[in-house]
Amino acid sequence: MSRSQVIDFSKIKISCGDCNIHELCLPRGLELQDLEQLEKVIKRTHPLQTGDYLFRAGQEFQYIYALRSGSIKLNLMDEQGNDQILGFYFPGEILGLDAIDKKQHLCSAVALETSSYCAFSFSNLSEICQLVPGLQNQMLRLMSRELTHENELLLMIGTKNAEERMATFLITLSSRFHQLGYSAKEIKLSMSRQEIANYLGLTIETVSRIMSRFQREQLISVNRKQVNIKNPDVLKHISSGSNAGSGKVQWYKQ
Amino acid sequence: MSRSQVIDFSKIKISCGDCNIHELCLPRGLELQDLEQLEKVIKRTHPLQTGDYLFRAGQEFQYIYALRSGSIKLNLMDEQGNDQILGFYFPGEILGLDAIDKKQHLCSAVALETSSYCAFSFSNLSEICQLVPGLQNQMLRLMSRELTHENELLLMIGTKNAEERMATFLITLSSRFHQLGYSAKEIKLSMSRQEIANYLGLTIETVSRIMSRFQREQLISVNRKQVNIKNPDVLKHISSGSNAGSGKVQWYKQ
DNA sequence: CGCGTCGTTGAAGCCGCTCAATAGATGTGG
DNA sequence: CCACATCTATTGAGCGGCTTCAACGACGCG
Repeated sequence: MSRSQVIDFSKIKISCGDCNIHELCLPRGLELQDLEQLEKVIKRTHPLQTGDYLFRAGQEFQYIYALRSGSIKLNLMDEQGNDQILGFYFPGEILGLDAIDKKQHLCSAVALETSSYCAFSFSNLSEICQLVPGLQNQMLRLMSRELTHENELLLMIGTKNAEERMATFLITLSSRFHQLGYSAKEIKLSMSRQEIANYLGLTIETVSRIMSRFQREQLISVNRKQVNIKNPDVLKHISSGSNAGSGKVQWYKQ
Repeated sequence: MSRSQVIDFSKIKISCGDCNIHELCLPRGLELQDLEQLEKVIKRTHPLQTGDYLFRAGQEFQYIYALRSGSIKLNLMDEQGNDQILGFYFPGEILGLDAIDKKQHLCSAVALETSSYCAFSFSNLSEICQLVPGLQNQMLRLMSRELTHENELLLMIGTKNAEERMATFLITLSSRFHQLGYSAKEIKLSMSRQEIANYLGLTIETVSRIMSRFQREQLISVNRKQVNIKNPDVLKHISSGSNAGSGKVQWYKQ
């Protein structure tokens, strides 16, 4: 029992029941005795610092990760070095599910700020799923939700213009923050303009210009990474594409 | 035992073991006795005709579908009627997995030609997963693969230009056909130009122009929906983006 | 044959990218 | 504490790839 400044994370008692994001996370809906099963396979870890990798593309797949605090970006790179950010992750969300098939991570996950997480051994998890129907269903639901998110991202990038994407991004972020118990109006971005641009399939200049325009039009106020949503209704209107009668792309309506 | 011309599909004995796409499909890797479990929950059906819906957005989620023959497009529509094709599906591939979370289909699946399929009751399937570890793992793998496909699509649309997308589309199609035992060189497209364009985030005119250009450059020969790959190597080269030294977008390389 | 659908091709315009310069923030060392 | 370097973000000017608009051709079907 030393008073060492270094916390020994392997000694910390892990309990999903006490976790404040319990209702958002993997154990959602599990019974108490099932929870204990789950807690047995959690690996203790140090928190990540900004820029640290949760996992890298190419690494062997071993764990599924539940984010407890902070934020993480997931990105995919091809042989030419083209890099695409696939999503930003916040507390309660699960990372690593796409590696199940190839037993190897194809994406990389990088901390955007100091972030803590739980790691679940996948092989153990999949054994427990065999015993706990609720957990199996939760796993399937989580993967299904992941699919839904990507579907919506594809729909956005395929059909919306730059202004609509930017508005959608802000509104979605606001709503996710709200669900986590933070303010829906005052948002602290943990990602850079470059990362926003990449995620939305735009350039950093376009993102910057549109944010400036939104500010001129009193929809938001921006100060570096601090964004205040001043007119969510108009933003939602823009994000839905309803305001464009002119240059709007009329993609393939049947 | 009538000689009725109408086949009664409910009487047909279903056996995954005899199915010719058995090794590509849901039962892949299952033991014989486990297969029997699986076969019990297959719903018998009539084949779909071109334009028929396998399922529609909004419908209650009840079945997971395995395509046996033909091809199907999956698309997602937003409130404004913007429509995005998320993927084209061929024999052995599974549809409907993204509906698990919301217990409701968010996408629609439409037959591009006469297509037959198997329908598995999801609630029964998920019970069997509890008993058959191999099936549970196969389900997870399938969803993971689906995620991987969407990731790659996002990477393509986010980083590649029109020519590269078109080349990637043709090469990918060729490879999938080859895996199914068809010719990798002579491809019969079941989707329209409009559907290709939508899928790739382009317009029909751009798709048409690029296919004409590819034909002029002797990379393919096109006759309506019949496409012959004449120079796969150069196509692969284009699809990887290696040929562009000029106007190539240099997205956010770190 | 007339009609509708689908696909091709041309010309022109626009949205978002590229290039470039500047400002602001952060960090470092003397 | 300030000069300097570095990195991120902003803003402007110009260009280009893809879209838009339009006309035409090819094919299938009644």
